[in-house]
Amino acid sequence: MTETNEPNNEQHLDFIRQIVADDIESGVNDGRVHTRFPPEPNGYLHIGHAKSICLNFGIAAEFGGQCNLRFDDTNPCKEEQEYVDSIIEDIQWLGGQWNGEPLFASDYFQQMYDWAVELIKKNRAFVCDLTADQTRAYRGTLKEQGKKSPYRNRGVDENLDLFERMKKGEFPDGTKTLKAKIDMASPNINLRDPVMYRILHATHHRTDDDWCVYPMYDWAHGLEDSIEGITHSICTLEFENHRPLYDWFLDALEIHHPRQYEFARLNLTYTMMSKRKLLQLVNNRLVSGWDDPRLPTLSGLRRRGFSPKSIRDFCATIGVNKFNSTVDYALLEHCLRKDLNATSPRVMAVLNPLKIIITNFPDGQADELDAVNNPEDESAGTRIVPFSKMLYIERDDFMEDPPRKFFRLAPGREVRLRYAYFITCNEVVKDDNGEVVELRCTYDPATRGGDAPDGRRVKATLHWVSAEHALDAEIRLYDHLFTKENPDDVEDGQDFTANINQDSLKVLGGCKIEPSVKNAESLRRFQFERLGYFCTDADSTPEKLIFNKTVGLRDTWAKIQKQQQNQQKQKQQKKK
RNA sequence: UGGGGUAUAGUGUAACGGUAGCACGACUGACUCUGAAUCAGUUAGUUGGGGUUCAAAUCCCUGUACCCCAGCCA
Repeated sequence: MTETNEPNNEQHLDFIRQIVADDIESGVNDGRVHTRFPPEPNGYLHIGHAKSICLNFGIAAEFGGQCNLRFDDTNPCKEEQEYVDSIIEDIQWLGGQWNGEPLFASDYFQQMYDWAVELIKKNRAFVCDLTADQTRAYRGTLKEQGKKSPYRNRGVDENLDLFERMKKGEFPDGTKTLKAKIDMASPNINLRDPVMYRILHATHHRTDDDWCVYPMYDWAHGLEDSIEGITHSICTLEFENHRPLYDWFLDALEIHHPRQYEFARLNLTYTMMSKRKLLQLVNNRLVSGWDDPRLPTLSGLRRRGFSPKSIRDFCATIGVNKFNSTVDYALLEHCLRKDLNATSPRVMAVLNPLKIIITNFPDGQADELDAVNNPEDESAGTRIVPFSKMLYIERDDFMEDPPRKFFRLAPGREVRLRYAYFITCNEVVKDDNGEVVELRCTYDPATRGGDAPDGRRVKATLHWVSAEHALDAEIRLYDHLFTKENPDDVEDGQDFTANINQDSLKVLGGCKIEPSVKNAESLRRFQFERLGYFCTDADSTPEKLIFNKTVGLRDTWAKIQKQQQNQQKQKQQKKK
């Protein structure tokens, strides 16, 4: 978890790491560091969780401590085993190494119950018969204090009896709760006699029907941390208001008292991180599933072709703070490209094939050329790519009437085919519609390998494949799932789905790829030269190759094209 | 006058009373068998107003803006 950002004395520590470092120095917890990552298994992990994972596992690794993986499974209505499994898989993929086995809050239900009984005996908790609506009314508002429940002064014995019968399932859902007896006049609403247990006749994914009462987050979470000997309990900003309650319970029980610290959750442009909304996208089939490559879920990013290292690097780069911010998606892409550039084998693939005939190349013959696998990594070696009379190049790499600054192929122009030969376009063949269907070119045999012995130069190098040898493939191109930087920026009456980008997925058939990728396993990453980074999709097979575009290469020509288009528009507007 | 938080280039972050720096983005240029990568450069900032100090992003006072809280969710 630390490989991308080894902390050292020179390096800046974020405010949480600073606290940890200070605690170690002053001997708090005997210098012990123990964090935890506590997901609720009610959805898939996303890149926002990655920030928390990198923080919690990272701190443990950097300071010689431990980090627990603990499922906060206190609400049986929303939680499922499928989510537990996916969360474990995603953390492992990211590189998080937890202490021992995965832990479950549900394993502590008995201990929590016993502690609740203890609070009742201390007259600091009571069974309340108010309904949910009544409880809300009694709670007061942000500006007005609440009223005490009429059940607040029940005797200890009666409370003990009722609580036990709640547990046994004698009362219907919603008829009774166990509440902490704190302060109905507190300006912090969380302290106005908060509910500790609710009655839920629900089947839990691990404890089955053992329990009819389930602990609330505020009651449960500190206890879980305490039981596990957590030292630093790190959570997101919205729990700041809950910290006094976290502390109140642990103080009341006089048990090990971890300290809670809050940091700002991650926001990313063009992305939506709410679990509820992600669930909505999945359930309403607006995406193909939790692992849709357009989603910010870890499973989606994995399928898209992201490397774990790039995500870790991203998390280290964005830092940790207490104020809300929205990170530019371009920064994520930068971290992605940085890693993929260093590690991805290069390969040639043509997305929109345009046929070329090398008129002076002998019929029925093939040449074999050496190509470098990764110029950033000499140890990656070389491979052979076949060349023959009929080739495909990218349609975008030819223009019959090229504008200024276009230095790819055009009639009469000479370019290089990467690792192969210089070719010159002599003839443009069109169909009845005037569409270019074929180019007839000549090659210079003296330029084999890509260099001209006479020292002459070309302005462009194109990728290509041999028609006879190329593999067919389906290629899926992705764009942002949302058209707006902030998907929640909508007109009145609309929700975020109004901002879904209808062009976020384009499926290209009939793409052509060099034969070396034939047996590429699932999720294998490549750079398609001059195009971008791609990986084999989970559904790809040697019989039907499918690639996902992870991210494009930076594209200066595309920028120039845009500028030229804008200039033309401006000229036209001036004429009008 | 409910409470709790937070404000540094377009974006994300450093500077812990002593030269406001880094990264991303954008823009130049060099190099190039990927219009990639790499390299060099340009651009642009302390929420407003007072105060303390030789010196303030940092300390004090006072405005402003934004975020969170009224689930028997987490």
